[in-house]
Amino acid sequence: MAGKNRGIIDLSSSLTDIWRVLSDVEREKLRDNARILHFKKNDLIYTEGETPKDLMCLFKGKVKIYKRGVGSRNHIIRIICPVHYFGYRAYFAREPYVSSASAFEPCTVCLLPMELIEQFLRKNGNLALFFIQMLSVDLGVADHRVVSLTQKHVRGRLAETLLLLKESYGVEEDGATINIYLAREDLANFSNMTTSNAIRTLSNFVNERMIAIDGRKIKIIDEERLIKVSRIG
Amino acid sequence: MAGKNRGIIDLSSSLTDIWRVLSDVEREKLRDNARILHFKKNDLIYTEGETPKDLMCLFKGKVKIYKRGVGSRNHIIRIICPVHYFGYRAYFAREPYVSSASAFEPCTVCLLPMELIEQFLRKNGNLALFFIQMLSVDLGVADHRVVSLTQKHVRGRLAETLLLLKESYGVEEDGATINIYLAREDLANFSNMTTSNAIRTLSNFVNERMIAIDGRKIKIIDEERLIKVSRIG
DNA sequence: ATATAACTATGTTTAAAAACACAAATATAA
DNA sequence: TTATATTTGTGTTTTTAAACATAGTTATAT
Repeated sequence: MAGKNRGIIDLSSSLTDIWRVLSDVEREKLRDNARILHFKKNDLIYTEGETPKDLMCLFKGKVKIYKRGVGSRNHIIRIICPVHYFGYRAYFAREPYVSSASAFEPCTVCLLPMELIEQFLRKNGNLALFFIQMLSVDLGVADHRVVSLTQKHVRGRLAETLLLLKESYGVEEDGATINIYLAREDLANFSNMTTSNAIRTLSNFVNERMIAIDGRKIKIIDEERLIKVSRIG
Repeated sequence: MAGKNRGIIDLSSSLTDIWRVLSDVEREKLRDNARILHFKKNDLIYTEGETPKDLMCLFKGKVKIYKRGVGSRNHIIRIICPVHYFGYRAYFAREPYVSSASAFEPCTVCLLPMELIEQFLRKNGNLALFFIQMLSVDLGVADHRVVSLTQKHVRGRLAETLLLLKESYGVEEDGATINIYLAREDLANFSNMTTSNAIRTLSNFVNERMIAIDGRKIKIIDEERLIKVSRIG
């Protein structure tokens, strides 16, 4: 499931967001308690029902956070890319995990004990604000997604997802190809539709010259129109 | 839009959650800066695009938080009842409001300047944890709702909403009538369906003897079955 | 290298929910 | 009170997307 490692990675440069608000003592303590894990493609990082123990920071790779829904139909809540934190919400809510996380690609994850983090942020207002801000942004995104995913039609939902992926992962050197390669099924689970509909709608977008596809590579050709399709729903 | 008032209400007994984690100095300062506002039924408390300035605590009445969606179709994100806090997420995310709040019933709201709250929680770990925990719980709820509202069918969605309302607002002396009276339209906007479908499905539930309705009063008769309907979607 | 599994693609059918239309009941305001 | 607006209720039609079916393609593993 995962390999182990320590000390090779420079935490101060990888955990920048947290590192810069910590005192020297806190940094020392954190360094002593940090673990680095490696996950292979499709490895499960945590799953629904487990007890959250660590704050996770993704150093390398891509991670999907998803929930099992009706009839074991999965819904992807969000996708994490480096360097971002995940896995802490359930701990703070004093709940078991209600979602699962798995590696899209080979991943390097840094685990920091939540007990330690909580202990720090009780004394460290900047660290507290850091989490408050992350949670606040994520809650805003979640509220937005509910409306998009429930009210927009298939075309609007898929268009929004493509734009969101472009925004989150950026584009390759050509300035147009989205920097993440998802299976059609993942695209569907992220956009609240069946795989067939994702495939079909993607084909339509190609025919309408809004995008071009080459396997799992998606190139956005006419962003204006895609934005319009996303907006009108 | 709203009346003003001060000092008549005992903040210490109304703001309990926050009050108990504050120092005497903080309490004093907060008391000096707290404002009490009264809202009439259907009054707007804040709206999308405005700049968040205050933490709001609902002392009396009921408030709905909602977003304008596709084709000005509203989606109710959550409903607030006393004594709960709202209006702080956008401030922490450094965004304008992306939702609106309005009074379902005549409301009494206590406004506390967010600047002051932020200043406090930077020093006060317990206060910070209080917000972190609220945000974490709300984010969990939001993630759950996305899946329910997108994957469950109309019957399952409405059943879930009824159960949720019962859980949040409790029941009247008869032990079965839900303690909040919503228009069918609000019920629909909270359950992601059209008003017609809310009305129709409600009628079906009545015919199936799961609930009884008397105007806007909803009495849950067979909770077991309602739970089952909610679960199977 | 070949077999097997997983993914992509597309056409057809079926089911769900929205849209529409209208009537009745209730609430609100002049 | 009466007039007007809003809300509730129900039937019908249309649209949307899911479900199903099947084939071609690409990965993966042995």
